[in-house]
Amino acid sequence: MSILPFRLYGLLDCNSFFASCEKLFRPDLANKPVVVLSNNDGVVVARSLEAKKIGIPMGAAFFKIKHLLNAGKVHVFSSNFRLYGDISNRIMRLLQRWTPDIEVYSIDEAFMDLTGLGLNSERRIDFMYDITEQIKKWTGIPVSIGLGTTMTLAKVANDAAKKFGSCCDITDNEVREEILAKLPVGDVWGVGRKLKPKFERHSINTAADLAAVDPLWVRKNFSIVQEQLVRELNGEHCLDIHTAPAARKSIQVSRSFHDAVEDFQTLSESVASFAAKACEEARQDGTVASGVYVHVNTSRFRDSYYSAGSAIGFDCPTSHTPTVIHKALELLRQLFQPNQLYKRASVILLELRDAESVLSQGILFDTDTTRESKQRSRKLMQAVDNINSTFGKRSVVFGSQGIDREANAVSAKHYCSPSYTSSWDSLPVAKAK
DNA sequence: TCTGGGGTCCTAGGACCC
DNA sequence: TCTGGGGTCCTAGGACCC
Repeated sequence: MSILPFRLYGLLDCNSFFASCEKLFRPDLANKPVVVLSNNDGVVVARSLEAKKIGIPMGAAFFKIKHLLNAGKVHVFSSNFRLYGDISNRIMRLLQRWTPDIEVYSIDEAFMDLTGLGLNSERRIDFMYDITEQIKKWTGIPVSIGLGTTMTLAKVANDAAKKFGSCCDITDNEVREEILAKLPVGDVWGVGRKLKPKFERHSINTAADLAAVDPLWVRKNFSIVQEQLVRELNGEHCLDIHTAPAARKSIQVSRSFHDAVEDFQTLSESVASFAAKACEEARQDGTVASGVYVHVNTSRFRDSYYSAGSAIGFDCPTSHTPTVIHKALELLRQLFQPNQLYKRASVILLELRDAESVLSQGILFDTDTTRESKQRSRKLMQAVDNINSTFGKRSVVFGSQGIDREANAVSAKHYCSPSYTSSWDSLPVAKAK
């Protein structure tokens, strides 16, 4: 039995992030209810504090709250991921002023490993307030910080911080137990909608109940993941932050269609476009895929639900758009059933690997002709990427993607804010009188 | 009428081999 | 002929996260 070293983790989380971003350039909306909708103006994905207070639930279908918009009771935005990504990058860069050991966990969250900073309890408080105040001052985004001796406990602390202010330190055992006793088991990081009732059947209703069970019993009846969760809640360190972002293993591009699609031609243009976008991302990452998976489905909310997907491998790993489109459409032809109203399609590039190492392995076996043709393909893709990054998305497309200039014709985005921070045409204008 | 998008990890079960 | 254990690899499905 080894004595585990004392560790300290922090979790920074931006409050109502997407809604806060939208408020940044709209001072008139301060203290007003604001919600942000999902990609297709489908459901609510972010709510300002004021929107939460008037009872708009997370994930609410837009059509159910549209009356509030019409009555002027809430301000609605379509999602503007370029803006959110840009603001997120600024915040994450700033955070590294306090510690380089951060893991950007999501667009609005970052873990910090503070073990080496040797912060006593007084300095921990100063540390948290310093960060929240400075980030608010420099970016305008309100953030919360939680501190704990494991990542899971930092997450718990952050949850408490949001409820009781902006900062919370549960390093102290007594504080930790008090907070855990108040936290419903379903709100613990790693307990989702299926595990919650399963725990509750065993009278595990709070985080404190969960912390009190035998980890080995949990492993036997649940899995190793939940065993680690129990240990982490007790301050036993199982999870570590990853300061370098892990390479993606797959790239998924999928969309719901605003109006259902029935004909093969339209559906195939979408699938080709999704494949092209996925390939572009892979090339940006410097990766190649070993195969592609295509999925289509009709509306879940109708009786005749049809859902089908299939995968196919490539002869050699690639991110070459025409090759991937060709394979993806081959799959789509197998999956497509006439007289169905398709609501959604997705394309996933599978088993991504580093392009350079695949290239150096393959080159040994290539003939001169295949080597030349591969080089030509790469140059073509580079040219396509350059044109599209210089002149805007879809400046050049492949024939199978369709020539419809509005790639979003099938999706709705009626309430989008300008790209204030990423487009010269959309720079906010300030006037002095 | 209108219901998001993009990821990861673990497990169970089957195929196959020795 | 039948029987058995143990290992690996793959896939589908299920769970979670934001």
